[in-house]
Amino acid sequence: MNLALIKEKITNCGLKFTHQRMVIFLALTKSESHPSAEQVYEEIKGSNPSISIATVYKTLDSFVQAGLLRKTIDQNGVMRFDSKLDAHSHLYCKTSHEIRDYENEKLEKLLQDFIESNDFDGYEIDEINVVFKGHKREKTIN
Amino acid sequence: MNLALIKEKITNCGLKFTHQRMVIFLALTKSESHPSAEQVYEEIKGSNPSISIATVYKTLDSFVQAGLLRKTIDQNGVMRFDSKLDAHSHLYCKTSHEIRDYENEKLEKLLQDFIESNDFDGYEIDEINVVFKGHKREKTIN
DNA sequence: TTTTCAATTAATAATAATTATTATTTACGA
DNA sequence: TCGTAAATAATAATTATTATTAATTGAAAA
Repeated sequence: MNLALIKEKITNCGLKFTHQRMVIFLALTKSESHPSAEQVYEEIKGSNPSISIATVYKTLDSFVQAGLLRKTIDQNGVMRFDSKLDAHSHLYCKTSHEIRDYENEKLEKLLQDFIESNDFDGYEIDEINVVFKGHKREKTIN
Repeated sequence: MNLALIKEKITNCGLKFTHQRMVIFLALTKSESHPSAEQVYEEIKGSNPSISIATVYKTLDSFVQAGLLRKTIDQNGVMRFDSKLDAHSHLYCKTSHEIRDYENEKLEKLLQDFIESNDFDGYEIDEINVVFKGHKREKTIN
């Protein structure tokens, strides 16, 4: 993702383009591990020492409001941010607390069909969250 | 669920039987809404004014450790407790934050089959979490 | 039944993640 | 370039939860 495209994404949703927003958005798109606000802060503060942790929280939240990011909450109640917007599920490692995307078209289709063909007792479902939880297997040494 | 059975459940997993544990466990089995620790506390403190909120947290946690309850975390990062132990999914109302059980054997079978017949990139999956999120429909007035 | 003692509890302090406040700074249209 | 509303940095406040500790209690042993 190039800088011009990020600028476009930010301005297109009515947000002012700032250096902080650029840096934070970039950190998210580069990360594979669905970082927390704290982790984003740690990632960027080396090259942006004057940035405030409150700005990171605020910016991530405004990106979520604008639909540029998604937010989930992990086992420990910590907010985690996801730059992938299309329907997908997640893998969660109970040991490392790492969250990774799990992309499987068949599964998403299955779930979408399930929502459409079932009744949810007076609920209008607009989102489905699937998390596969477990442990990353140790790599066996041959 | 009668009191003798609750006592048995508590002692069977190596926990001392106390009045506080009885009351807290009872509150959970009676509730349909997957209450938070705070909500359990509010529920029981009328008839148990000397109970401490810390005891509620501690007790709920020891029940989870013992496998008598399950714990999830809601959209707001608040811990919610569930006395239903068999495989089931959840409905979450984004407006009221109510969590309700969603029981559908076909869905659980579908998911179990999916886990068994797919590879999870080095993850050993031992739990699957499905939450259908949306809004409870207003009841239409005729 | 009484004694004993580790487990449990109540009270409260501490912590961690997040949000609110506010004075200052900045992006951007006029 | 200027004016201004929006954004930021610094930090205080909040909220849910956990840790600490002294007092209490359940239940096993005497």
